Amino acid sequence: MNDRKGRPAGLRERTRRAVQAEIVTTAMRLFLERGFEATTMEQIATEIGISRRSLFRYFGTKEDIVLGDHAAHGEVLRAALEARPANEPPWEALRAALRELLESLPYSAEDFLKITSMLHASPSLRARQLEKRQQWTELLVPDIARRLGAAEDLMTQVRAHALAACALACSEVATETWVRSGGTVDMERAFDEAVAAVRG
Amino acid sequence: MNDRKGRPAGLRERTRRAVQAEIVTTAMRLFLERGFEATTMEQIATEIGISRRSLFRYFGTKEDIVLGDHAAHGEVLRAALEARPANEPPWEALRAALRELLESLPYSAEDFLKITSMLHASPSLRARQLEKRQQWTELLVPDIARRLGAAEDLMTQVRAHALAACALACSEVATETWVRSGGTVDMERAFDEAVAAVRG
DNA sequence: GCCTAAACTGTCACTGGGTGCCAATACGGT
DNA sequence: ACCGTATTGGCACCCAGTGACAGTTTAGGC
Repeated sequence: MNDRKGRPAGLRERTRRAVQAEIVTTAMRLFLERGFEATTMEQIATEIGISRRSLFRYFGTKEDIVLGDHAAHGEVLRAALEARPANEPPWEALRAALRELLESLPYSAEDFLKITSMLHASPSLRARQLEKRQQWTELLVPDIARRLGAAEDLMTQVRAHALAACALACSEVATETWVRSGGTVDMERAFDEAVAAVRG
Repeated sequence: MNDRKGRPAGLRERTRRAVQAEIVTTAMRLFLERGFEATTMEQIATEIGISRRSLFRYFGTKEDIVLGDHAAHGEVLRAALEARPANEPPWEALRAALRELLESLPYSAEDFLKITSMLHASPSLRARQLEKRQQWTELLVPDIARRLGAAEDLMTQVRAHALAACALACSEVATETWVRSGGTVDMERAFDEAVAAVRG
């Protein structure tokens, strides 16, 4: 067990990261060029110069090459939410956290548009994405429950779940609108509009 | 074109329905016995006495055997929503429509529990289900937009989308809670609690 | 009742994602 | 330099899904 914390942590780990990054870069290029379904794992592997088998060792599924970061993004969102003042009401905190997540994304508006379009074009990809997003909900529940009050009641859990799920739903609606408009509408404004409509 | 409405409408159609029903029954039994992933299309086909290829002609994907009714249920929901008084506010109408959908389902509480558990156990199945549910949102948007007022503004679309998505999210939270409790908690009460939390 | 077009069926061959296994090799720490 | 351990590639395999073809059944006009 190598416990030297923080350090490069070995060449092995570093090369692994490097290969992982190259896979994502290359695969994304191919996906955007030819489409997700039309690109085979074989082609990606050949392009990089590794075997198909090894490629599957880096990414268990084809979808994970695209959605691999999603889990990490969920963590960012959770951290951002927890960093918010404890007495801030749920909707405010969620809005702020979502904003932070959006700002943390390394994509340009152009890339983001292309990727999202691809997500909508491939059913399997879209399905997996929705599944990952569902998992985000679970991540946020503990913090929201804390904001809702003391009792660890079952109904508090329900309330927290609902708030998390609806915030993500509103975020998705805003993103979707932004994408469909080709990036012209103000995403944040769309989000606020969505929330306002839901809250009545 | 045979337009004798309501009638048996030909032997062909009748046998097709019968086979379809038998597939669902048999497949569901196997799924619940051995699990979704562990059951192959080959096994289902053999059990019924048809070829694998024909099975795929009835259901394009394995998931469709389980989720085939989902599209139809979306239609039921849309119809129920449109049948509500035009001046009824969105949340009320959505609640009533969801209630009608639930009552229209032919499953016993016991079956419903088993099926939902299976949905959670298989990632691919869950992913597809979320995708279908997403499509429900689109179905509901036109009616909700009409309830929201005259303007066919882009922001009205956003509001309608948000309302539909959040209502379905709350419904899911309520169902999920009900399932996790083993069917003991009152689903409708959970739904109301979820909505109340979201609306603040 | 018969005949023809359309629909349905099974068989076969094929693609592509994903996995288990094994032998060869490259690496890290001592 | 050496030894244990990851990592790799290659192979064989499973399973979902699709296209093509030929044989069979059905609907519906005559």
